[in-house]
Formats: sequence, structure tokens, C-alpha cells
Amino acid sequence: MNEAVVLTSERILEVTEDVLRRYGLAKATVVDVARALDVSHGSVYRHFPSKASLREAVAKRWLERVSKPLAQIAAEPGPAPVKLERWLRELFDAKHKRVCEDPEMFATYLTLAREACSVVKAHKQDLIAQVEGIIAEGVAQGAFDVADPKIAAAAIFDATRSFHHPAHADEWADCTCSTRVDAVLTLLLRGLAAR
Amino acid sequence: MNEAVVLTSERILEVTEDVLRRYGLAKATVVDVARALDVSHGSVYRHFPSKASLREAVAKRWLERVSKPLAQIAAEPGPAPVKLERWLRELFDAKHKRVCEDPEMFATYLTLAREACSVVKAHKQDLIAQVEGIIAEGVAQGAFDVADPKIAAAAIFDATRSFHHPAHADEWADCTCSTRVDAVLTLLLRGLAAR
DNA sequence: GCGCTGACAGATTTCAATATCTGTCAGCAC
DNA sequence: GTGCTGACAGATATTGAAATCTGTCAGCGC
Repeated sequence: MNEAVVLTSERILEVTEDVLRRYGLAKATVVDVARALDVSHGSVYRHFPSKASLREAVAKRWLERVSKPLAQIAAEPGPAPVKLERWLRELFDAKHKRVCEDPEMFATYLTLAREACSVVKAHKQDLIAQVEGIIAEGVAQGAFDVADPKIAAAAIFDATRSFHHPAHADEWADCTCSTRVDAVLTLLLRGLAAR
Repeated sequence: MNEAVVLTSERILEVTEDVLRRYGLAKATVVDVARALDVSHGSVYRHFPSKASLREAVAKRWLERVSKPLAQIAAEPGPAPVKLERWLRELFDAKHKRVCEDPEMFATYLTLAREACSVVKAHKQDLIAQVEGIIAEGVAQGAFDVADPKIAAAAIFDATRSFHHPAHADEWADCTCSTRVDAVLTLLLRGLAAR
């Protein structure tokens, strides 16, 4: 009758994150995860066909925690330029906070993401689609002058890589970073604006 | 009388590049370099105080080969917007060509650059200063409307990272890359333009 | 004297033996 | 039947001894 002992994929993922936090990415094994769940490691393989797929699922959960709050901003009403700026700043803040508050876990997730590149690609497509939505809205409002919102969205994503791509995380602590964000956002919003 | 046997820092650097190409970064040793030069390894230490400083010097040479042709473009006369676009495209082309033509050597130089981060910082400052010059010129010509050319130059550099930072090199082969470069350049030039 | 050599100490890397892990599956318990 | 276990084979990681490398310097040859 004890519901807690039911082994679900969700529970495995939660415990796997704990194990990764405790042991680190390099040392965490499927056996460790099984031990933390108090089951045999064979049981874990009943829910995930391989260690790689388990890690991929952890990466996916992590990326979803980034994209959900952004989707909410994208769905709100209001002027597109303000919304785009808010959306981008939220994206940067989410990333910067994660790396500042728990750098080790950030490094762990980063490596997981490198391995699960198809998951990352889907995440990127999701984010770009959200930006595309905001830009199309801006065009409809007469605020933006853009030939192709899809291409413009990809350009916005490319042009802000310095502030959201983990390869540049070591610069995010830099005190000039906020000024640099402001400068790029100003430039990009001017570039999109109807005149 | 044979000038070829004179041991100069320059000659050591040339031979070191050969050795790196032949053996790879991980396996190339100071002893290998000395053997290629037909001297004892102690002689190499007469010109470079450590293996790290030798590697740093190799990285510096490589970066200078990137920045010199750009400085030439920056020094030419002409309308700033055209020049800025040419300068940026030359920067991207230089990087993209290097990674396409000799990916192994690119990886080698990339690792060297990571180690010699002070050299890379100076290189970055150099490039940003060149952009600043072009932007200031554009302001003087009435083509650009920019509050602070220094900040704008840093913003242009940040906003084009996707196309010149080696962390994104794996995307440079992508067939959509040229479209993406066009989209970002259009956006940025519109953002700088006086209206 | 000047520049190079080569032996050396300590640090680092390699390699092979050993231990641990991944993924499977026959069989047990319910 | 359903879901879990634990022994197993092959793959991967760890370890410590041996080999190699880095950086120094006394001394040799010109």
C-alpha cells in the first residue's frame, strides 16, 4: 500500500539528479542510482534502455525547466519590443543564476547536454520558435519591420549567444557583463524596429 | 658560415608548428622540437623559459596571422558601413577557412589559445579596437548613430560570437550558416545606422 | 667568455594488471 | 503473468610501477 516504493521514471530521474549532485557526473553509476532507490540496477534498465538514455532524460528535464517560464512570457499580451527584451533578459538571468548558484551542477548539466545533442537541438528550436512568435506579433503591431520572422528569430538567437550559450559562462561573472547585455539588446531592438 | 644553423626564436617557432602538426598537441614534447632543430633541448630553454611560454608564443603567432589582414581592412578609406561588413565577413571567413581546411590544427591552436588566455584577451582587445575605429569613422561620416563607439564595438563583437568564437566552430559547416551570417549582419547594421 | 651539451631530480605520462561497471537474461516471488 | 533480482560476459575505469618528460646547471669546446 506504500505508494512511495512504486518505481516510476519520474522518481528515477529525481533520484538520479540527487546522485549526480552527490557523486559528480564522472563517478555516478547506474548502480549508485539503483542503490539510492533501494532496487537492483536491473530495475532501472526496465525504465531506461541505457545509461545514455537516462542521462538524456535528465538533460531534457533540466532544459524544460529553462524553457517553461519563457513560454509563459511569450504567451502574455503586450507590446512586442518590451516583451522581447523581457524574454531575453529572463533567458540570460536563468542561465546566469544557474551558473553562479551551483557551478558544479551547471558543469554537470552542460556535459549531459553535450552528449544529448538531439535534445539540445529540439530545445533550441523551441526557444527560437518562441522568439519567432514574439517577432511576428511585433510585425502585426507595426513595431517591427522584418522580412521573415523565422530568420529574424534565428538572428536574435545567434546575436545573443554570448549571454546564453554555456561556452561563454566564464564571462558571465564579469562586472562589465550587464553593460554588454544592455548594449547588445539596444542594438538588436533598434535593428528590428520599424522607422 | 652556414646561417641556417643559427638558432633564433623565430626558427624555433616555425619548427614547433611543424612538430605540432606532425605529432599532435598532446604528444609533442620539447625534446621533439629540439630533435627537429638538431640541438639539445637545453638550447630551446635558452630562448623560451618554459614549455608553456613556447606554446604561448605559437598561439600569439597564430592570432597575429588573423588580425593583420583585418587591420589592413580597417585602415582602408571608404564608407564605414561597407567597411564594417567587409571586416566582419573577412573575420568569419578567416576562421571558417582555418577550421575547414585543417580541423586538427585548428583544434591544436584552440587548445593553445585556451592555455594562453592573456594572449587571447589582448587579441580580443585588438580586434574590438579595430571595430571601434571603424564605428567612430561611421559616426563622423554621419552614417552611424551611436552614443559610445567603444561600447558599440564590444556589442558588435559580442553579437557576432556565433560566427567567430571557436566554441561554435561545429556549426560553421552547416549549410544554413551563410544565411544566418547575412541575417545577423543586416540586423546589426540596421541597429547602428543613423535614420 | 660564450653558447651548447647532456646528466640529473622531480614531475608527469604510459601501460598492463586489476577492479568496477554496463547491459542481459534466466529464474524467483507474488 | 508481472515485475524484480542477481549472476554473468564484455566493456570501461582505476591503480601503481616503469618509462618519459621538464627544467636546471656544471662543465666542455670553440
